[in-house]
Amino acid sequence: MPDASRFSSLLLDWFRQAKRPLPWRDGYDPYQVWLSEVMLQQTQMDRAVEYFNRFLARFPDVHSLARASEEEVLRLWEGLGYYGRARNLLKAARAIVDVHGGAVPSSAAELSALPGVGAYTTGAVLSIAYGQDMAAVDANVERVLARVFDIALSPKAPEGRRRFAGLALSLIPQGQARDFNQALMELGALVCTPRDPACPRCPLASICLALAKDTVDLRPALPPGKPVVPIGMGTAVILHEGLIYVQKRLPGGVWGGLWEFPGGQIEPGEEPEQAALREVREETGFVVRSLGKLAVIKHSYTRYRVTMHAYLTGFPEGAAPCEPVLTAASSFRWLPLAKLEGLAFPTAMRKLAEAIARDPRLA
DNA sequence: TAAACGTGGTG
DNA sequence: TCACCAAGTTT
Repeated sequence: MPDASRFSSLLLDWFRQAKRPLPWRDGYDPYQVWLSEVMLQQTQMDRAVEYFNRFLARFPDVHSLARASEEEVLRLWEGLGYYGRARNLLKAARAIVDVHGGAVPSSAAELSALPGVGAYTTGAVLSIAYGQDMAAVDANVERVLARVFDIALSPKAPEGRRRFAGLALSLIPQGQARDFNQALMELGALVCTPRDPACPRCPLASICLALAKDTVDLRPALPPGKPVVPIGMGTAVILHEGLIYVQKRLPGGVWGGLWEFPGGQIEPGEEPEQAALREVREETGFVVRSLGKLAVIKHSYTRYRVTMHAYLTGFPEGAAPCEPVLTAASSFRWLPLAKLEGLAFPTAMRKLAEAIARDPRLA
């Protein structure tokens, strides 16, 4: 069994020369550390840094964030995905200001009570921002530990979770969790990667059990993948007197709180165009007719592969839109093309908005 | 507890 | 091309 002090000294020596210069790494301001950790959830470093810088420029501290509207936060978050993170971030910022006097909590109980802050983020903020000796076990840490200690247990199973958390905590050198936790994640991201790990230049190669036993590719144990589901969707861009109809999705579920053009899944035996018109009727009560195809947009999210067929639609000659009866949205707007820029859209809808802008029928 | 929740990069 | 994957949390 690799020795804990050997493990940490090899790792920390490596980290001193390999650590990337990240914006929140000068000063480790708790607000910045918290923000970065939420953005990094299931997100790659380069992307998170880009959004972090834009976010921090607009919301330099927790007070400015707490005062923001959800609309604006979602617009800044657009493209980053998992929008529940953005909605929870705003709720948490308001709780930090209203309940904690503007200071990011420094206790596990208070921190993990904030929306969007789970076990990992609690440990990450306490160790990285406040220097407390807490473990922060993410997928990088699981992978590094599974290999160095050649652990066959799945990190996703309850028993595995306990094992990895206990091991991670036991390895922290007194008072050095800030660097140690970051070093472990950095190693997982840069060297001990999921595929083709760079074992020859790994600082832990000399003590890595999986490397010695040639089980590196078997660690960590992965759960079986789930089947990919293809989905066809019909979507309608409703045009009336130069204005375009958009609606705001309900708070929960996919793309909660983001704006969209009405539409939905194509039923068996149905043409995409019929689906678009039917969905408009179901979601708004509007009876519209098609003015022709606008775009076909492919995108994927989680395990779904969506092909979205978008149509330009309008009201029959002489008919005017009534007040919509919303069944899939919390609000709606009629906007000129130029105003779509300011709304938070899911990526597929943003692509459609861009396709509209290029369409000669609207230009 | 397992499923839902986004998106872009990668080999 | 396409399955896999990323500094997870919530319900």
